[in-house]
Amino acid sequence: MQNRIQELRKARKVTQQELADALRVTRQTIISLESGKYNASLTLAHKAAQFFGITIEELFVFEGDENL
Amino acid sequence: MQNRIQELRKARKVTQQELADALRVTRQTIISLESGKYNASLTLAHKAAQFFGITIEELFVFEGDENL
DNA sequence: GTCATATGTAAAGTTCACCTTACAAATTTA
DNA sequence: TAAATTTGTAAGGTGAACTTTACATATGAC
Repeated sequence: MQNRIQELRKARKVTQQELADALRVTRQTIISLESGKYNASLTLAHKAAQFFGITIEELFVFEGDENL
Repeated sequence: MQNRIQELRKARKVTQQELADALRVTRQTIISLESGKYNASLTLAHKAAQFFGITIEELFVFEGDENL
């Protein structure tokens, strides 16, 4: 699943560390999310969406529908 | 985090097993979600929201904001 | 060219989302 | 009331989300 975290973070000139602090996770978690290494939990997805002022559906790309 | 899964499932007269099949998880997962034993993953949250024809934000209750 | 800041990578550990199996209890239906 | 369906509970297992620590590289300021 893709997400727009890096795109939105850079647009707002926020560092990975600042975002990590705001979402109360480690910088590693931000890096892994941005690089697509794994998916956010629902809780983290919600916090991130709130941080950027958009909905979860707007922040994450559920394209194609990964369910058969 | 609360959710409206049980409420919506019953309103549609869908069994736990039918919902589990539709979301491609086990009935145990549905039971655990409905009983608040744990939170859905983002992927499962999305599938469930799609199943009920609503958004993730409408299906899950992020009240109070579980982040300090 | 050095210092600070920002980003990336790697490894090992913890927690939890989800699974499998099995059985018990409640509810519906005949 | 017996049978079938639905729901609940319990226990142990796997993988992934997230952590901690450490180091390496890139970028920009001075």
